[in-house]
Amino acid sequence: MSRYADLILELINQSKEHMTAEQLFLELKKTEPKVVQATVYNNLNALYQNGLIRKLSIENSPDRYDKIRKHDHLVCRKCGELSDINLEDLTKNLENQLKEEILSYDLKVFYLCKKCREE
Amino acid sequence: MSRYADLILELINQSKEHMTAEQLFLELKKTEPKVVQATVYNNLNALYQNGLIRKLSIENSPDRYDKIRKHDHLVCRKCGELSDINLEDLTKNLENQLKEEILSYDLKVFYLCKKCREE
DNA sequence: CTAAATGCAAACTATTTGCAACGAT
DNA sequence: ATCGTTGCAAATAGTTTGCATTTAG
Repeated sequence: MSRYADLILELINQSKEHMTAEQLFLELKKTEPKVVQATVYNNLNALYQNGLIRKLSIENSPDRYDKIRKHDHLVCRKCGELSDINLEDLTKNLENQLKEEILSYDLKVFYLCKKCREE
Repeated sequence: MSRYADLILELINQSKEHMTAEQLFLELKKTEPKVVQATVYNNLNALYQNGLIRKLSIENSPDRYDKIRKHDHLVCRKCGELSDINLEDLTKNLENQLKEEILSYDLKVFYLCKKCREE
């Protein structure tokens, strides 16, 4: 595991946010002023392909990176605000329904956050 | 609803595929040779914002468009093959767990398709 | 000494935007 | 005449790639 990969992984694991490549780049640059975007992207891809981080594709916004530990996401349909939620695990349930072994699943729940509901 | 919006909506509703903007553009061009990509994108956005179609963001591939009727997706983690599945509806369950009203949810189940498992 | 990781710039893909022309009320 | 829709070209955002240089084992 390379120096930057290490730091990036740590940033993702420490953070409560779901950061974009750009945000991670800016964050990393604070302590590593020489780093460039491409390196961040390359490391993110490596981490993703090695199953060390999750990648979240959200409509109309750049990909976000997240820790691997299983949890689900609550997304405001209007402002796009994204937060973590812990719902009961569906793996067994899904496997029963599908009669297939599954690797993982990704559950996004859309709602209107308080702010957007009030407008 | 504009002429093209209409045709695009029909294409999406008729098709069993989950087409990208590019594929829809090519398909539409068969009968409407003058249409350009930007128009397709603009119409897709309008349809999406009016809640007439779904938009699927998949890691490492362009967005795909889908009919609105509720169903879930099975995605091969390796080759990216995407198919529809009908799982039991989780809305009530999720609302109970979250104690929040939800608008919808998006469930992607990752697995290895037969082809990829055999390699 | 060698291989892997990095910096840099350029390329590429997906998508959006500004604007002029067109078409249907 | 007016307003929304289209075609076109250029712009932009996000991401990837090729290659020369640096770094670590």
